[in-house]
Amino acid sequence: MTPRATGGSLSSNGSNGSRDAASRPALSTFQLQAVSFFVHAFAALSLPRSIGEIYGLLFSTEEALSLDDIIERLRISKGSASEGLRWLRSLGAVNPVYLPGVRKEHFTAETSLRKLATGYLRDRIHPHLENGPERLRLLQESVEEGAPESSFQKSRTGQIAGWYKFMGRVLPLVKALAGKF
Amino acid sequence: MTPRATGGSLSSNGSNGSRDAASRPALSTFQLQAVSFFVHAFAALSLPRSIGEIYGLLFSTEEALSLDDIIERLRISKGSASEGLRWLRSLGAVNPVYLPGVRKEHFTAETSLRKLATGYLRDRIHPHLENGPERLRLLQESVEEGAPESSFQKSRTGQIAGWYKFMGRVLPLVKALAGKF
DNA sequence: TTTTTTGTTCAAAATTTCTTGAACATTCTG
DNA sequence: CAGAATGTTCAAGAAATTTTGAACAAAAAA
Repeated sequence: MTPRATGGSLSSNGSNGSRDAASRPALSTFQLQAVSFFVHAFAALSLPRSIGEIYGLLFSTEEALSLDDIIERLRISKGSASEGLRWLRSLGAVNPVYLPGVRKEHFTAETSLRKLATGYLRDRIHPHLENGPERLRLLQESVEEGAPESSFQKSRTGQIAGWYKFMGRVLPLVKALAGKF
Repeated sequence: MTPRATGGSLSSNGSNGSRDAASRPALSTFQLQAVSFFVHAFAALSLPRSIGEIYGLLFSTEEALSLDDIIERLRISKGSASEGLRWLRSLGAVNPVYLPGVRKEHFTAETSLRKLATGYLRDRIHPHLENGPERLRLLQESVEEGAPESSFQKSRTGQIAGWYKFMGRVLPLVKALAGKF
C-alpha cells in the first residue's frame, strides 16, 4: 500500500575517489540524481527499487550498457539485474543495441512517451481488463432473480459495465495524447 | 510487483447453513462474487486484499453497514477494517450514512466514477506529481555544465519536463471523461 | 461520575514480495 | 569438442507490507 523507502544509498563519493581498488565505475552526480528520481517514480507505481535503479542508470547514461556494467555500477545482484532488464525489455522501456564485435548485449533507455505508455498499458493494464468481461458475467449470473434485491444488484452490475466502457474510451485517448509528447 | 493471490476463501456455504452457532451473517453468492471481483481489481492497483473486500461488500449490499457488520461478515480483524475504512473514506469511495437513533457509524459504497477517479488521483497520483518539479530541478542542477555529456543530459531533463506536461494534460482529461459515466 | 459502547492505534505475527547467489543452460571461440 | 563467456532461473534469505488483537481514547448513556 505504501511505497518503499525512497532515498538512495549508492556510493556517494562525489569526488570520485575510489573507495577500494575494485570499485572503479562510480556514478556521476547526474546519474545518482536520475537513479533516485526513477526509483521514486517507479515506487509510485509499486514497482521494485531495482527496476527503477536500472532504468534510471540507463536513462542518464549516453552509452549503451551491458548486464555486467549495470551490476558493477549499481552494485545489485545478477539475478535482480537480469529480471529487471527482462521486465523493462518486455515493456519496451529499454532497447537492445547491437555493437559490432561485442558479445555482451547492451542496452539504452527508451524515452519515447508513446512507447513507454503503450508498453505499460499493454503489459500491466490490459491483462487485468481482459478477463474483466468474464468476471462481470460471473457477477451478473449471480444476481438473485426474483428476489427483492435483484433490482439493486442489476443496477450495480450496470455500474461496472459502465466502468469498463469508460476504460475502453480513456485508454486510446491516453495513447493518442502520449503520441504528441 | 506481482499482485497478491486472488481467490476468495470466505465461507462458501452456498446453502446458507450455519457452520457454527455464532456465524450468522453469511454472504450471498452475489456478495461473494462482488468481493472476489474487487479484491482482484484492487490488487491490480497493488492495494491490499482487505480494502478490496470491504469495498466489494459495501458495493454489493444495499443497506449501510457498520464497522462491526463488516468485521462479522468478512471475518477480518477490527484493525484491518478500521484502517481499510479510513483509506476508503479518505478517497471518497465510501459514504457515511447517518441513521437516526443509531450510535454506530454506517457506510455505503460510492459508485460514481467521477468521484472515485477524482479521489484516487487526488490521494494517490497528485502527491507524487507535486514534488516532481522539485525533483526535476535537482536533476537539472546536476547537469555537468561544460562537460561533453552536458548536451545529452540536458536533452534528458527536457524529456522529463515533457512527461510532466503530458500528465498535466491527461489528468484533467481523464477527470472530465469520468464525469460522463 | 462511572460504565458501556464505539472506534483508533500500534507492536508483534503472518504473509508477501524482492534480492541474492549459485547452479544451470546456452552460445560463442579456439 | 572443450573451455570460456554470457545470461537465466530459482531456492533461500532479507526486507517490506499487511493483518491481527489487545490496549487505549473518545463519546454517549446510565
